[in-house]
Amino acid sequence: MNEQAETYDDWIYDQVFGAVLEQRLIPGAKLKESELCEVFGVSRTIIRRILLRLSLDKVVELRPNKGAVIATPAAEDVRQIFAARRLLEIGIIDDACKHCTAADKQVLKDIVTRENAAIQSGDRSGAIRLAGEFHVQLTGVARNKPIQELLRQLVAQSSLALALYEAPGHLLCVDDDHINIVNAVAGGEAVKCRDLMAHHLEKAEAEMRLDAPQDNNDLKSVFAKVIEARATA
Amino acid sequence: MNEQAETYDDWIYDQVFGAVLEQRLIPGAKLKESELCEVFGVSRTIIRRILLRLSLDKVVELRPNKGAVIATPAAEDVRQIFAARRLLEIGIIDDACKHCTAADKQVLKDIVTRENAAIQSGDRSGAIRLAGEFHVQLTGVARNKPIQELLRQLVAQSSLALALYEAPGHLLCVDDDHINIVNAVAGGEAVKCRDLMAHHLEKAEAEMRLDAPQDNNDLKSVFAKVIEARATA
DNA sequence: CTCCGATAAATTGTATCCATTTTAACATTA
DNA sequence: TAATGTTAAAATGGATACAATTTATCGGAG
Repeated sequence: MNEQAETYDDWIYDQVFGAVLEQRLIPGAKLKESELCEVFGVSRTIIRRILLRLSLDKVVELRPNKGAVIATPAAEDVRQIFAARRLLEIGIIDDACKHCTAADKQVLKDIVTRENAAIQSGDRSGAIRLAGEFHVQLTGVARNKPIQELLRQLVAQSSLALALYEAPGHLLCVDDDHINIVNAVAGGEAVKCRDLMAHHLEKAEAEMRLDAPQDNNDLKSVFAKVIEARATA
Repeated sequence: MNEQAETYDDWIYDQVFGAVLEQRLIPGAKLKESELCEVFGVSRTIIRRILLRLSLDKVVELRPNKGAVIATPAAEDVRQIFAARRLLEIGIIDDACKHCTAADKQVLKDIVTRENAAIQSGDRSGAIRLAGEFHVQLTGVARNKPIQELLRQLVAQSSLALALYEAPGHLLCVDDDHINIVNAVAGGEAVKCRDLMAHHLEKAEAEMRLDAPQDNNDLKSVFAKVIEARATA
């Protein structure tokens, strides 16, 4: 995403955050402090600081006295995440069209190119990450840091949502949405661009099953229906 | 804002955050760790965690090795803050109209009542705080946590912006904007409400002087013009 | 007397230590 | 052998100790 030289602290943060984006860390995964200490060769002080930052991103959940796990957004959370994304990503398009430079266009096109390459080479992690990077970078064109920062978080949360609720049998397939959006933004076609984005986001949310309780680990909800049925019998 | 019983950790956070909202802590104010430790009777571990949270809210700035200060948003930051607020606060109005309950309406009306009381009793801190609380609470009616959380941060940043850039001689005066907005939301008049909100936010931003470099502490910009004049003479 | 540098105090950054809580292992018993 | 209570191991939460950096103080040179 923003891979310039920062402090080591930030670098570790990026590694964990990136692993979430690539779904190498999936919801429920335990983040044991001592293990992270070993992996990155720092003390728990540093790791705990990073876990706190990730928890404020709603990407990890800090359970008091029970350690940190990758967050498991509920279906309602996911609806709100996507509602927020629609609000932001459609809302910034006017400004994006206004501010889009040739350099911006090139960066976006490069991302789309790499994204399609990843899809065709079967690199699911790379494809997911680049798709997310596209949305964040596009939002950046509007030159509004608070909005871009929130979108950065929402994209990561979307990655978790996808891991939890993605409809089975969904395949990676190249479509032209992203490239069409780039061209519309660079061409200043705000109306068309908003329309493209709206449909694109709707499509993404529609690929998920937010009705069925996907809580695999919550025994209560897993067995709620049978218990209910037995009680009424 | 959300003053229910939480952990002591969160309570301290709320105290500092609240002091910013009330402009009892103004931009540039130093937050010495040891002092905060004494005030709240905890170790630096706790205080540093809180300072990190506040820095992610962009309410304090963490200067490496040089301590924490209340943030000083630049003029461009303030423009982005208000652009973001327009996007969010106008954007959520449809949903707010849809979800607004009688209880919501009552809470909002109470805030406005208290706000006007504060204004008339000359309680500037209280008035600023309640004005902010109004916007956050109104956003909450739309039932979108990520959006509300960002607005919470933006409102605090606006408080800092106001402290820095408010046009001199500006007085607290009761106006009907907030109560009109409540009525429009509760009445489901989305179009009217968006209009009211748009004007309200424009008015707020217009009360600030974002052109003049208000950087009192940045000697370079304070003396930039005279130096320039001398150089060309 | 002012300016400059050296030294001391204070402040921040990180690692480590201890207390508390949770989790796992084990043994006892019905 | 399954269940349960006990004990040991491990992990988290918080405070403290130590190192590195900054800031303040003081003394001398010009």
